[in-house]
Order: sequence, then structure tokens, then C-alpha cells
Amino acid sequence: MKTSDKPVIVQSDGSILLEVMSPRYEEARDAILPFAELIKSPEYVHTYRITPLSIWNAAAIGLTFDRVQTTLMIFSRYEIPEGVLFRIRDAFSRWDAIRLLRHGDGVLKVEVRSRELLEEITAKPFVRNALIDQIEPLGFTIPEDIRGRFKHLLIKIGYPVNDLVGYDPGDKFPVELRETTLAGQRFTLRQYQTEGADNFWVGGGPRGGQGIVVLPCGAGKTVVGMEVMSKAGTYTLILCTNVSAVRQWISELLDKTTLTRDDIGEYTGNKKEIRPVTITTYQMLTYRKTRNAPFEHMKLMQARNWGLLIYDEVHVVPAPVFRATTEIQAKRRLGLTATLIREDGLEEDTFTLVGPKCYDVPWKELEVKGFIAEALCYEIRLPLPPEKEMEYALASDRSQFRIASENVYKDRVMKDIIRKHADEPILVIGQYISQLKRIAATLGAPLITGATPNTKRDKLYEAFRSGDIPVLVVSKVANFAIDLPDASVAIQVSGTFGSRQEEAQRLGRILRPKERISTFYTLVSQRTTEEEFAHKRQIFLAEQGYKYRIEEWTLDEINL
DNA sequence: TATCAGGTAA
DNA sequence: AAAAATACCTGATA
Repeated sequence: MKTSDKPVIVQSDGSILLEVMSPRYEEARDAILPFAELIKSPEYVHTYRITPLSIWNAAAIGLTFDRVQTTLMIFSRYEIPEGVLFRIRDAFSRWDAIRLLRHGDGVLKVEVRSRELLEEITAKPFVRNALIDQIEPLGFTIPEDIRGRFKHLLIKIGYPVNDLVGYDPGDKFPVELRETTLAGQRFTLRQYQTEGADNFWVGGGPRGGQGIVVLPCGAGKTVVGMEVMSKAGTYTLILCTNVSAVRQWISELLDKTTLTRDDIGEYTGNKKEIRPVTITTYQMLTYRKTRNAPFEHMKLMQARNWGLLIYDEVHVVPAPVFRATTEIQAKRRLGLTATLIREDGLEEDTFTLVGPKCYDVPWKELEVKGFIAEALCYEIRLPLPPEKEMEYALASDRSQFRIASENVYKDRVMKDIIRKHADEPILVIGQYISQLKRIAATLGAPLITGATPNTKRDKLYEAFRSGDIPVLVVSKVANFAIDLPDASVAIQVSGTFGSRQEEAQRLGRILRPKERISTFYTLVSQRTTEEEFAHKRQIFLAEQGYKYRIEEWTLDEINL
């Protein structure tokens, strides 16, 4: 490779610049992504960053320093700054520097790699107080019940503990996958589903039994969960983000496993069933009467001798659930998600308390194999109406975003897009009810918001599914409603400030495999704060290999 | 027993 | 940095 063909520049602050237009862009991106996070993804140069956490996640699935160094050397145009290599090496050396093992009943052994490290950590009051006995030059014992807190404290001071203690198997309860679904279709696991479950189960050896499987929306994460359940064969508690997800799990379990309805408990606002396989919501667990009252239902986590906990959409686990999770480190824990990114920065808690990433596949790879639909993404930039310019300039930061979001020119562009996709099912997704009402009225299309009663929602979904309604306008309900029918075109007219998850969710709406290529449009007002937030939103998808094509509309084109 | 309105939380 | 949606509870109504 000639120097000029190399698409990567590693800067001394640890950021990695990657040229998007390079012919080797995709190759370089796939090579870098396992150990770096995408920070910014403007048109021509993407910025990645290597963080200790991104290295630890990589180390946990077996990536080594040498591999990382080689990868960087292959793609880097210039010499890699020594300081950066040093920090990467340092992060790698911290992974597995401290191990946690079983020592006896109620007692764990901490194995430390070096004398210096032993001194460093035993100098911490928490560790000193917990220490029972120094049994080896580089090993000491601690009580088992601080397993979670110990790991949590150590990651905070920069040492991710390699937890090799193993697990309490929980009460036995066999779960088997069915060979045919209720509808009589043959049911087999896809390769990546098997691999995901295997990697969770085996991990890097005894570490298996805790970890996170990362798969895109629509790739069948519940199937991975079911396969793990069948391997575990124990009482299982499944935590979901909302009630429709709970119902979805129930029907999936009935459809694809040998479990009967009596084996499965729904623990929500409507029902309080506790059964061998129990499914609940995060909100149920974090409910309390008043601000400082105890959590009413958190005890569900200990209500049975669960052998497995499944955290659906693990990137949104609320902080109090982490606290409860700290206490149950003896249970196997599987996290399922489409993204490790949290909007609240608690990735470290996810890493220690649920587990490191144990499996992922780039979305594009599943697309190539036909498991998820191929999607084109467009960012359409359009000017603010001239009469709004002054209002925008004078508005406070917060109103500016709203003015930009509600740009009426978006309606005009949207009509054009709809005309282009005349025979396809189209979802228009937005954030502001007033804007959506206006759009629904102009298009003569029905609108679904949080206020729409369930019966009416179902009717509209059905009409949309059958094709009677070509365009459906939806508010943020689109972020939650699992039963929203598939479409092949989504037009995003406004969105939450910089939510990367939301963008991923919305794209997920059009990724179910189908005949034609799906299209995702996001409409953005030019030279406004909306641009900046739009780019932040796109990061996750850019990481997954979706490239946004930019289209600009001028005033003249809009007024045509 | 089911369903809905109203309030709170995060 | 805000707005919208959800889920929980309680207590009334059918």
C-alpha cells in the first residue's frame, strides 16, 4: 500500500482519523471498530477514539495488543505516536491483571499480577477492610458477598477484574427449543445466533456465563436468549423495557420453545405472576411509592433461585437495577442489545455488573447475508424559510432547536420523497406533536401519538399492513411500539437532541428483510443547531457501516 | 373483574 | 438543553 492509500491517521491524543473517501475505508473501519469507538462522523473524515473500556471489551473477546498494533500499522499513514501505543498497551495490561476465583464456601480469592498492584489496591480502604487473609504472595481472600462491589470499585480505579468465580446454577428447569413453530414452520437457529449463545456460554473459558451479545434490531436477539435458556436449563428472569416487549417475549417463548403458558410468569402492572420463567419490566423493578421509599418489587430479583437473568436492551438498564445486580453476581447474566452505547455514560457499570461484550456482528455483514434488509440513508439538508431566519437568530438555544426541527419546508421535501416512493409503505416519524399534526393534515395521512388509544392504533396498524393506508405519521411511540408494522421507507422529520439509540431504533423499523431496498431519510435544517445533533445521532449507524448520502435543497428548488 | 382517569417518576 | 411516552399505583366506575 502506498502511503497515500492509507486511510488512517493516529493522533497523539489517541483519536483516530479515518478518510471516508478512501478505497480502503470499509476494510479499515471493520478492522478498527473492534477496539475503538466512533465519536464523530461528518462527511469526509470520521473520528474514532480508543478508550480503556473499548480495549477491555476487545480484550475480553480475545483481541491482543499485537493485533491492535498491527492493524493500526497496516492502515496508518504516519508513524503511530509512542504515547498512544503505550496507553493501549497499558489498557491491555490492566485487563486480567486481577482475577477473582472461588476459594471456599463464601470466600473468594483475589489473584493479582504484581507486587506493586497488590500494594496499590490493598491501600484502598474498601479493599483493606474486606481483606480476610493474605494466602499467597500475590493472592488474598475476600468474602463472597462483596463480589459485585469489589469489581465495581476496581473498575472505577482502572482495573477491570476478570471474574472467574463461576455461578450458582439456580433451580433446574429444562427449556428446549422447538423444531417447528406454532405456525408449523421449521425453526432453526441462524449461525450468528448459535455463535452468540455459545460465546456467552463459554466466554473465554470459565468466564462464560456473563456478557453481552450485540445484534441489530430484527436479527432475532430473543432467539439468542432462548438458546442460552436451553443451555442453562434453570429458572430465568427476563427484564424488558416495556410491557409490549414483555408480551413479545411471552409469545416468542410459546412459539419457539417447549415452555407452556403455565411455565411463564408475567410480572407487570397488570399481572403479578412469578413462575419458573418470569418476565418483567425495568420500571416495575425501580418502582417506589415516594422518592426515598424502598423499591417495591426489586425483591423479585431474589424471589426465586434464578439461574439466569436476561437483560433485554441492556443499554437502558436503570442505575438502581445495576445496584441490585451488584448483589447477584453469582447468577448468570446475559445482556442483549443493538448498541453498547448508553446516553448516560454508565458503560463501565454494564461492563462489570452485567458483563463484557461477548459477541457482535457488523450490521452490514448480516445485510450482505440477507438477514436484515439493505438500507440507503439520506440526510437531506434544507434552508430555513427566510421569514424564520430572524426569529431563529434571536431565539434561545432551546427554542432554536425546535424552530429548526419544525421547519415547514420539510413538508415540501417530504411530499417529494413520498411521490418518489409511491408504491411503498412509508412511515413519517417525528418528535413534536404540533409538527406531526400539521404534516398529517397536509398529507391526509393518519397520525398515531401516545394519546391514540390502543384499539385505534391496532386498526391503523392493520390498515397500514394491508396497504389501505400508504403513509402513517407516528410520534415517539415509534421508539417503543414493537407491533408497529414494517415499512420500507422511513422519513425522520425531527428527533430527540442527540440520541444515537433513537436513530438506530428508527432505522430498525425498515430493516426486516424484504424484496426491495429500504430507504431512510432524515430531514435537517441547514446552518442550525439541528445539524450538529443530527450528526451526533448518526454516529451509531455510521459505526455499523451505514453511510449517509447528503442531498441539499436550495430555496429555489423548494419554491419550484 | 375489567377499565379508565389522574398523579408521579425518571 | 425539552417534549413526549410509558409504566406504575390508586381509586372510582361499569
